[in-house]
Amino acid sequence: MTNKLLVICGQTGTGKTSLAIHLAKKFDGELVSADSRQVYKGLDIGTGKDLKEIEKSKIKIWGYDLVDPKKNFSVGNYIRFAQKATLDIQKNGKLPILVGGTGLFIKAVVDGIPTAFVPRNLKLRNNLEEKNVAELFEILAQLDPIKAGSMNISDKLNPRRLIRGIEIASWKLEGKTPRLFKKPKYQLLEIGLQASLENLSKKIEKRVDRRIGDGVEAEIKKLISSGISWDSQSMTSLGYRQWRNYFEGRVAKKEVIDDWKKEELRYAKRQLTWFKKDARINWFDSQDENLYKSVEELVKKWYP
RNA sequence: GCUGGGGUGGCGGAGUGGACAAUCGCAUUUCUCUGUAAAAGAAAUGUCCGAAAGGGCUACAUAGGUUCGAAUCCUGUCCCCAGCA
Repeated sequence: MTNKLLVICGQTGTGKTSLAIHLAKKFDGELVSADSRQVYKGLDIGTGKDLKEIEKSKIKIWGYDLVDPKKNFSVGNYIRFAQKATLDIQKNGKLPILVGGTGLFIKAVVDGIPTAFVPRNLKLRNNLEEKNVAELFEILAQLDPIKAGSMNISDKLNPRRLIRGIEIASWKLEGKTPRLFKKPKYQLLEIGLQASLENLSKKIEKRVDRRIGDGVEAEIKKLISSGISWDSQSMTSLGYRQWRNYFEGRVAKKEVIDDWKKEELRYAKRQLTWFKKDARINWFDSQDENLYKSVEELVKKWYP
């Protein structure tokens, strides 16, 4: 049984899934989606699930439709899912291909997150909700001075991070025995896809238009009428939250679309900021004519 | 034409004699990241020198004026909006 894991990451709209499918065929692999939004059932068009392409290819993809869109989903949930999925694939003698644009999810699988087993504490979070960042920091500094001291300026002012920090610190103080953290042991090959800003913005524009043509509006209408709140985590997704003002009669559809395209491009930039820090990634230009061939060669050397 | 209100940075919009290169929001850029990550957060953003601290220069329609000092007061000009004709 192999312990190899092929990772395909990079910016949105660079054709990661298509490349992954291609490689899956060549190397007898299965895909594991590393996408924080495609885990939701019913969020199909807007999150860009490539259902048709996948069906046609007969390649199996794991990681779509894991939860109800009313539920929250976290990296912790993802780790559990992804570890099992990759293991199952490997046991079947196939190559797992982790493909997606959610940097934290990929990191979680590839490097692990030691504190990921600490569950969220809703009561605590509710109590802390009203506090300002200075107060939150003070609390954290009392509970775990080392953690507090190690935070950078940005994170010290980030309520979400501070609250999570407090959550972990108080969990430890409760004297529960932490699960032993085992760093994942994969033999990795990471492929990154990127595109020029100009190219990316064209692609994003086209893709958003296509999704609108495919009926995102109806998809969202259905989700809302089935009782999913605009405030739920799933609906904070790009291409979903933008519609709220439209459905509630505050803006025109054109504004929604423009906003969506703009946000999508900004997201792509943020993704690059994240992925560029991982030195293991072998970068390719998504426009490169010989992209598939070059990637194939690289994979072949690593997975003969 | 008359009367009243107004013209501020890429945009919206504060400021109404000194603490103003100008609150704030948006936008843009760069960045942070160990259970919300398509999330959340930070910094920079007139211009020039500087790594920074800091300093120079030019700016609040436009031209003058008053004043030690003007985005702020006065006058002319141009433009916009509302009411009346």
